Parts: sequence; C-alpha cells; structure tokens
Amino acid sequence: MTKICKDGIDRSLIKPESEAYGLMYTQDILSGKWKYIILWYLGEETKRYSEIKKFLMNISQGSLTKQLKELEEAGIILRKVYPEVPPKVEYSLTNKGKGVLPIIKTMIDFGNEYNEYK
Amino acid sequence: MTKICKDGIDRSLIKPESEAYGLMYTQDILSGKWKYIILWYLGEETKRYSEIKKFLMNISQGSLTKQLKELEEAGIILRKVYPEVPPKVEYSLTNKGKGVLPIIKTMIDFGNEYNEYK
DNA sequence: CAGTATCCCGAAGGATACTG
DNA sequence: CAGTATCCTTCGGGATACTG
Repeated sequence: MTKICKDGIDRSLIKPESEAYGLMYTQDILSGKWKYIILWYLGEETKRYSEIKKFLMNISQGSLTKQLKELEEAGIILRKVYPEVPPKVEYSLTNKGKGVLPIIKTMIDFGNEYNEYK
Repeated sequence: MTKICKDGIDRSLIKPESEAYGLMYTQDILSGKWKYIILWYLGEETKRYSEIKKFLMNISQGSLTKQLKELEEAGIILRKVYPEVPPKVEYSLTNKGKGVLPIIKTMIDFGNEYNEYK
C-alpha cells in the first residue's frame, strides 16, 4: 500500500480534483485530538502559547507543541516569536486557517442540534 | 481526568450548550479513519456492505464492521438486514446522518481549494 | 455475503524532567 | 515563557482465520 499522507489512506487511484480527495486531504491535515478546538479557540484572535495551554487544560506540553507545529507546517496557523526574555510566542490563523472556520461552524451547528444533552 | 467520551477530552467544565461542547461532540462521534468517507459514499443512496468494502479497498473487514457499528450506535446510519441466504445488509443515512453532509461538503470545499495538487 | 474472533503493531498522546 | 527530550501506555486499525 502506498501511503501518500500520514493518515495512511491510499489516494493513488483517486483523482486530486475529486470530492473524495478533497475530503481526505482535509481530514488528513486536521487529524489529531486537539486541532479543531485549537483552531476554534484561535478564531479571529491571536493567542499566546500559554493562553492556549490554559484553555485546553488537559493537554500535555508535548502534544500542544506538536499539534501547533503540524498546523504551522500545513499553513493553517502563523507562529510569531517575539525576541524577549521571557519569550513570547503568538499564534494566529492564516488565510488558509480562516478557511477551516466554516467547517468548524457546521460541526458546531450539528453538535448543538444533535448532542444528547439538548 | 474525567473521560466522558471516547476521545478522552474532558468536557466536565464546559457547558453542553456551548460552541466548544458541540464541536467536541461532533468530533467525537465522527472520529476514526474511515467515517467521513463512508458517510460521503453513502450520500443519499443506500449501499450494501460489500459495496462499501469494495469502494474503500484498503479497509480491513474488522475495521469496516467496527466503524459501521459505531455509526449505527451514534444514530448516524441505519442498518437493514434482509433475511436471505446469502445475507444482504444495507446501510443508509438517518436524518441525523444527513445532518453531517453539510460538514462533509465544507470539508470538500476546503480541501479542493487548498490541496497542493490544484 | 457479512460478519466474528484473535493477535499484533505503530503511532498518538500523556507524564515527567530539563532548558535558553 | 515556551519550549525540548525521554520514556511509557493506550488504542485504533491491519492481517489472518473462521462461521452462519
């Protein structure tokens, strides 16, 4: 099996312009336990590393750093380092990152309509 | 840490009606490597187990059965068994399942706009 | 045909300690 | 403050064999 992405799904027989390909591409770059919530939290505002960490509470240092790095490498978020002591790092959505907000919105709408506690 | 769902995210401090809660609920019930593609493939049409299996090619028997069972338990798909020999089982989207199609559509739109092969 | 039942493995993520 | 490094555990998913 030819893995062409980290989700291990073989797309070799699927045309890049097909719907299934786009779907799998999206699922691939947004995979991981925390990415959607991170992106939702970033929303329109820039946030510091420590703010994200505090908001997510249960995430470990290593995981947060890894998820942020993956999002950065995918061109979803921008990492801005301020050369200060102590260091200050801010994260914000790129234009591509803002493109995932509609996805998140539809997920929220669905979740709020169908979760069992409503 | 109190796990209240299989993704392990602790929602105990988040109100059920909040956006973050809805988002996590959705992420939770749609987690897994194949669920989005399965639901996209089902679309508006009923499909047989063997059709889904053939379409996904690389999926294992065990995984397909498991993903379908989870989707059924979440009320996303309907499983209809025809008492024949050999057996025939058809899967289709419930109303709730049709509610995830808008999510999939936005994911497709995003993926087709931003994947590197366009 | 549409599953079940096992076994197995890799990768994701957590915990902890350390650092510029 | 914002990481890095290391070790460890969990678990989703694959492979294989078997069945009503």
